[in-house]
Formats: sequence, C-alpha cells, structure tokens
Amino acid sequence: MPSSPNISFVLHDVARLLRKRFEQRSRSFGLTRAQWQVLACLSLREGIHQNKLADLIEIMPITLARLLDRMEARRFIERRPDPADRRAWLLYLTPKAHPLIEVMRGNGLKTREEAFTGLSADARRQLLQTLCLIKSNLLEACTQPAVDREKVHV
Amino acid sequence: MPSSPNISFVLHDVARLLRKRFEQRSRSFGLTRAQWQVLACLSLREGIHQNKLADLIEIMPITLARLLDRMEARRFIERRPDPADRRAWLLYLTPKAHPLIEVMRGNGLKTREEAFTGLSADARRQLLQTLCLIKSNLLEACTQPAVDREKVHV
DNA sequence: TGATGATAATAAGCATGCTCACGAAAACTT
DNA sequence: AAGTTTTCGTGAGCATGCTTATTATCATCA
Repeated sequence: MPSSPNISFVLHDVARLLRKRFEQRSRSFGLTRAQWQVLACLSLREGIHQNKLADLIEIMPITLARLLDRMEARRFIERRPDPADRRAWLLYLTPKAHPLIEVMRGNGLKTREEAFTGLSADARRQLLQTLCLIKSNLLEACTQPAVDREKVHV
Repeated sequence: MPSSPNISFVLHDVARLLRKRFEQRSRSFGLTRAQWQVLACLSLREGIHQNKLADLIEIMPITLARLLDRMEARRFIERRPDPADRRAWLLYLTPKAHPLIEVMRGNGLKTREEAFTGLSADARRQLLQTLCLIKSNLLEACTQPAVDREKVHV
C-alpha cells in the first residue's frame, strides 16, 4: 500500500481530509460540511420535500432527516407542513441562515484553494470530469446486486 | 450545485459510493472498507504499534483503536503486549485473517473496475497522481490553523 | 367503497470519522 | 533521584453515513 497507493484509498483519504479542513474553518459557525451541502442546495430550491432533497444530494432520506433535525434545532432551517400532503414537510431556510451562505461559500473556496494548489485550471477541469464519470458509474453499479458472477455460475 | 457541480462535493460523493459499493460486496465476509484497509496495511507490517499504524493510514489513533476493538472481537487481529514498552501493543493478524486478504483484494479490484469503466489507463494514472498531490496539500494544510488571514490583519 | 399497494418520514442500531480529556508509562532535564 | 514533559492507548461524546423496519398517509383499482 505505501509502495503502490491504491486509488480508492487515496480518494477516500482526500475526501476525508477535505471534510476535516473545511470543518476546521467552519466550526465556529456551527455548520458541518454535510449541513452546508444541505443549506446550499436548499437555498436554490426552497419549499422542496425532504424526499426530493435527499434525491438531489443522493443520500438516504433517513440520513437527511437526521441532518435536518440538527439544523432545525439550531434554527438554520424550518419544516412547514405541506397543505397538500399530510405526510410531508416543505423545507425553508430561516433568516438566520441567509447570511451564512456567503461565509460558507468562502470557506469552501479557501479550502479548495489549499487543496488544489499546484493544479492548473485544465487539470481541475479534467479532474472534475473524471470524477463525474466515476460517480455516474458507481450510481449505476450500486443499484445492481453485487453478485460475484463467477460464483453464481459455478 | 446541480448547475455547476462543486468538485469537493463530487469527490465526497465518489468516496462515499466507492465505500458503499465495496461494502455491498464484502458484507458477507464481515469486513468493512476501513477494516480491510487496516488488514491490508497490517499484512505488510506485522508487529507494528497502533500508533505507527494510525500514522500510516493517517487516521487518529483513537479511530484506529475502535477499529481494532471490533477486528479483535471478530478474531481478525490480535494485540500482543510489547515487552519493551508496557504502554504499547504489537499488532498481528490471526490465521483466520490470512485467507481473507486475497478475497478482499479481489473485491477491491472488482469495485474499481466498475467505478473506472470508461477511463483509459492513462486517465487512471493521471487521476491517481492528481489525488496524491491534493492529499499532500491537504495533509500539510490540516496541520496549520485555519485562520482567515484577512480577518486577522484587519 | 374498500382493500391493496406505494410513498413520506422516521425509529433503531451499527460503523467510522472527529475533538477533547485522561491515566499510565517512558524519556528527558536538572 | 526527582520532577517535568512527552508518548501510547483509550473513554466520552458527537456527526454522518448505512441497513432494516415501522407508521401514517396517499393513490389505485376492483
């Protein structure tokens, strides 16, 4: 592993370190990386259902529900009942959240600057494109059972 | 965010999906991604200290300690007292762990194949190289206080 | 209308990361 | 030798992911 680093492990490490660094910056504002993602997404789609938002962010609805619990407790978002569906909530930012958006965007920018030092604009574009391809491969793969074909056919 | 995907978020998603897919494959063997990383690293360095291993994997020692607790409970590794230092443990694989190494390596390979479909060997090399650069940038950044220089100088 | 199935949100429980704090032992200083 | 600092491992507590299961409501169809 130290001799020939595995690309999956490195990718995992980079994601973890990005999160860690972002949260070092943002701790004083009381928002984590995941909560910032929710906030950013929500700011473009106020009034959305939890369900739909979980779909956009591509996490499990239950994971989002827990996130929203904390964000609601801290008065960053609010759930309003959907008049058309008594099972559902509509999600809105609170006034307290709005000024945070620019701050957090700045934190994200600074973190990326630190992370991507030494990468040309072209290399960054290339990286983004590659990651998007991998993500779409994985989204597709995850929907299929992870059977070991050789085993099945023996 | 849907309009212009943020590279950090995508990277985070890819890491999460890689983990998810790997664990879909490996669940029946009782090993998670993180545990597999420990096992793989340990197989190259039996008799290492926890401290040193945490350093290699670049996680906090307490995170590793919890991981090892579970792996020890499941008889994949064992802690032996270090005769030279009564604070420390020496880490070893159990016989039960050895046959798993090839299986898990195969699971990693299959998962990467799914993930990297459509990427040329060259693109993969490029990606690995880029990720290593970013990782080293972040490792360096994380050791420094995340001060906002503009604020400090105001 | 009334049963049947799908959908929105949540509950329970686990794993992996982190921060902060602490006790025991080692290492270093004076 | 005694006191101080460092180091090794862990406890407590939190956040974010997951899987699986449940409840309430809506939608559909006979």
